[in-house]
Amino acid sequence: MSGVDALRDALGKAAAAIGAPAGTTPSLERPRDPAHGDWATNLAMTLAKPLGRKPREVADALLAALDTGAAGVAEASVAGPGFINFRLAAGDLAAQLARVLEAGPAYGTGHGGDGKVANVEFVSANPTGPLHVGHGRQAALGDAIAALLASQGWKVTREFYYNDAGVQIANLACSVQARLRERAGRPLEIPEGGYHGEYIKEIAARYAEECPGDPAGDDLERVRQVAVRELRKEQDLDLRAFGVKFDVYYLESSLYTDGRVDSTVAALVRSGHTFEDEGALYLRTTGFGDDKDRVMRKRDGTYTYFLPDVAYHVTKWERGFTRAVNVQGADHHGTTARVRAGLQAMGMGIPAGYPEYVLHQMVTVMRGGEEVKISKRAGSYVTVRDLIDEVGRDAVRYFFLMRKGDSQLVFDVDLARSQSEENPVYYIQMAHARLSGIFRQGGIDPAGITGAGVEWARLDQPEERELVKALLDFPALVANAAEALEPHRVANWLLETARLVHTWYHKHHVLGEPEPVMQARLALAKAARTVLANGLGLLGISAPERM
RNA sequence: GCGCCAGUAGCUCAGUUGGAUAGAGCAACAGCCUUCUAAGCUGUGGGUCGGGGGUUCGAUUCCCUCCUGGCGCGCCA
Repeated sequence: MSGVDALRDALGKAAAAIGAPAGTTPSLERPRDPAHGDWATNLAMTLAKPLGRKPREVADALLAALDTGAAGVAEASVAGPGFINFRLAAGDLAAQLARVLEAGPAYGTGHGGDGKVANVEFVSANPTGPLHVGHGRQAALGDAIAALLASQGWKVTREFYYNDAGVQIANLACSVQARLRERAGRPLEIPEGGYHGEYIKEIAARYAEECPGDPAGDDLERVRQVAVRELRKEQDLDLRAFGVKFDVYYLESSLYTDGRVDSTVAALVRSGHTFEDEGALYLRTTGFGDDKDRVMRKRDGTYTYFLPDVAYHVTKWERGFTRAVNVQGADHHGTTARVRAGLQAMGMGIPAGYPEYVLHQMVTVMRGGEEVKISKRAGSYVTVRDLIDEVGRDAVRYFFLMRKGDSQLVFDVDLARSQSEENPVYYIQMAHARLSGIFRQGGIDPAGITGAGVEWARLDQPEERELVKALLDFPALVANAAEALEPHRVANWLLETARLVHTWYHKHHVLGEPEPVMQARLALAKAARTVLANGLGLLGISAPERM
């Protein structure tokens, strides 16, 4: 047992000794203000009521009963309304860095997932155009959430769902056909709801090249196939440029061809939760928390998108995913209730909260103090590719992850591309590069720094204590971020820790110090470098050796 | 009208799941380059946590209500 666990254990015994109810588990937290010590507990305040005594009185009693030796506490005091603050001996605190050095890349991983399988679905763009910035936010979020879950022991599948059936694809095919006819010398007539971007012309050119026998695109089905194929290829290139890899691409069209749509309808009808009205088939989703009943099959006999959505999520359950996380724009939030309702109506024993949704607010792109709304190729929106080309993959990832999904995101292109301390991703990577520079400069192989024989008590400077504590917080932070599905917590932690690194680096030297000090600081430098790299890795951002 | 999200320093945002005197970065101001990257560091000022009620030892956090902004409310996806 080490550090916090020993302290918690000793506190529990002290609580029992003064008559606390059985099962009392002391909570320990890091005080905001370092002057308050390394750890603090509100145990006395929570025990005040059951014991019928004043909080500070309880705190004094707890301290008297506490085996400070077993708890590894150098100093303890009662403060404020009844907090008990603890300070650990510098050596005891820093010695825990050995865990970082031992674990290396695995530092920060946990076991909450216990090998269970999870599915994270994100991006899921229709193959009707290049990816836009909203998809970019989803890509960054989804990939980081998948990494967070994986770090906690989940077996994660990253999945992309292509809506390659339905009205929008028909509009795409017609739009390309219109451009082909234009090429053939006829007047341009882009259909209602069609696509106007430059990329439609490129696809038309491609088709004309590939199918010289059909210059006007009269074979609409073939036009559709080529268009979908080209756009999927293009989106894949965008994702590759962003460094996102999917394990599964699931095609909506396959739900029709393998009969899953029909079998889902049949199952829902059999469940008794459907009814017909004016020729349309409804599912009574209001019975499962939705605010109105939903059409499954339209009067014209085709299905609404709602039905394949349900059929698709049934496959997730049947494929064994005990957990499914969907990352989507908040403009789709209306779908969450009905998809869940549809799954409940299936009566398959799927949990009511399945799937989980992570919804994110809109992204606006700013350049030179003005909002950027269009790209040349896509016409009506800014593409992910535009951003990646302009500011680089790492900056795009970080900027999409530094705000929680619930907040609207302003992407400041000027800031993202600046190579200065104002740019948070640069600042963090710089911290990693500087630590790497120490080893490079000293001709020291970091692999040789194992923590063995280090005199940890040498790390007694205030800046060192703060940095050590931040590094020790990392595993709990990652676990919490994974639990909450909130990667921005990692992004913020990285920025704060980078600041501590810069402060320490500036104030204290490593190379050229007396041997025991240098060894201890090298161990700290390596530990900090490791944890920064691990954190950046979770967000899909590189940790450069030099800038 | 209904639902979801947001409202915290001049600006952009955190706030460890209810804790102590509410934080960071920009911006402003004042400093710091013989030593591992000045692509950096140190310090100062700055607040009705949208308003008002409630819950309790204690609320930025939970509940109610109102105000403002965004997004939804389709036999589109």
